[in-house]
Amino acid sequence: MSDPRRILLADADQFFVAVARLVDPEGAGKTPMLIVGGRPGSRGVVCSASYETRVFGVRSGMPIARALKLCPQATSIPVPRGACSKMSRAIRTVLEQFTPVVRGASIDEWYLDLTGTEALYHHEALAVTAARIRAAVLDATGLSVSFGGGTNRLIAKLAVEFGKMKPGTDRTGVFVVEPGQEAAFMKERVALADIPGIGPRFQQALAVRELVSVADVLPHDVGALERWFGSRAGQWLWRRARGVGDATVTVREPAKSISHEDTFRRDVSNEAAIQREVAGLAAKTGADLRDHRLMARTVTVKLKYTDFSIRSASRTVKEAIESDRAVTDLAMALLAHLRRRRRAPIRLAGVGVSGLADAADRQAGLFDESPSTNGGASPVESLRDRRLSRAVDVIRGKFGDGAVQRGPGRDPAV
DNA sequence: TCTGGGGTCCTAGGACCC
DNA sequence: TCTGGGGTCCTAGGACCC
Repeated sequence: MSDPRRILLADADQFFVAVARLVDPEGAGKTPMLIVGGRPGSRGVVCSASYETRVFGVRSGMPIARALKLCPQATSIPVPRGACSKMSRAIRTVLEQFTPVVRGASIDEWYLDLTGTEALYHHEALAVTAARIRAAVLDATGLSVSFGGGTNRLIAKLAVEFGKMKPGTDRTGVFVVEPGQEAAFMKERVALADIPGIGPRFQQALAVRELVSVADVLPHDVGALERWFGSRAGQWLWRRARGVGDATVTVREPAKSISHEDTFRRDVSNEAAIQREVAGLAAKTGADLRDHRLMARTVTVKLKYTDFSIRSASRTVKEAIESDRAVTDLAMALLAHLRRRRRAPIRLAGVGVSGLADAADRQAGLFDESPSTNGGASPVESLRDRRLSRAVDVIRGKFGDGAVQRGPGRDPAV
């Protein structure tokens, strides 16, 4: 049996609120009742809300309109995106000074593997190391980060909730579950809904069997859980309830998809308006693709209707593409297909690309410049298309995004 | 004053190939 | 003439996370 792993989860406290206050100390910094999320006038939700507003029942994920109804004296501001990315990178840089094995789980969460650093940190307890990392991040960035620790990622993730400092508690910002205590921790302190991967739908299915806490699941053998929830989910639940989780922390894997979507201020039924929107999203997605030096084989268009139902259509081509022309043409064809299937007002449109490959891997001769067969009339990208997109990128880089516009069915105005 | 945007992963069926 | 599976790729839909 090898030594237990030493996994930490670092979670930035009230990240969006904290960053907003940091970048605007006179405004957001002096507003106790602060809600961050959404654009003014848009149909947005709360990304992060200050403790003072939570007293009124404001929660992240809640429509901003509802949050302001619950707490009318609150101020709502959009997410300071640029500052958040910058602060996220700054926190990561500090974390990497303590271990090279840091994996970003989201903009405000990182897993750290400190296995093998025992001698380096004088065999001190994991909680002590975590407290030192916490102090270093606070000192370098001005942001408070809480730590959960344990022998795997599941335990570290669940532990952090017990570390977070809240008004009226004596918490320190660090909570570590000692090796061997995983099962007891799960049984005594964890609700099934807290386990990552158990969302609203799974909770419903669990509730039908009167399973709410981890302790409710423990008496049932794996066979019963498999019968109730399917073989995969049953086995998964049996293991999770006992605190068994993945203990590997790997550095970030390359992105698998890139997408953009937009919710309209009001539902839209005008076909030309929908086409303009999808063309714009396709261009944005194409620009991101090239920005990351990637190419894509699959394009997906997604529409969300007034009733929140979602329809999507995707198309995979033989040779990876990167130009606005190719991405946009495929997206417009997919949109036409979706609108033929269901012509009703939509509240959201989205365009995404997947099947990503490194553009640097393109080798002379590997890609045929002549039109090839992707099922007949499909658009295949030419060298000219790629050059044009890159030229447009350069102009936009110099003069801003509005410098070059492309309308549906028209040639790019360059 | 209803319900974002950027992702990941899983499932299931059909096509196609060996 | 009848009867196979397994593996992979693609598409559509859906659950879930922050």
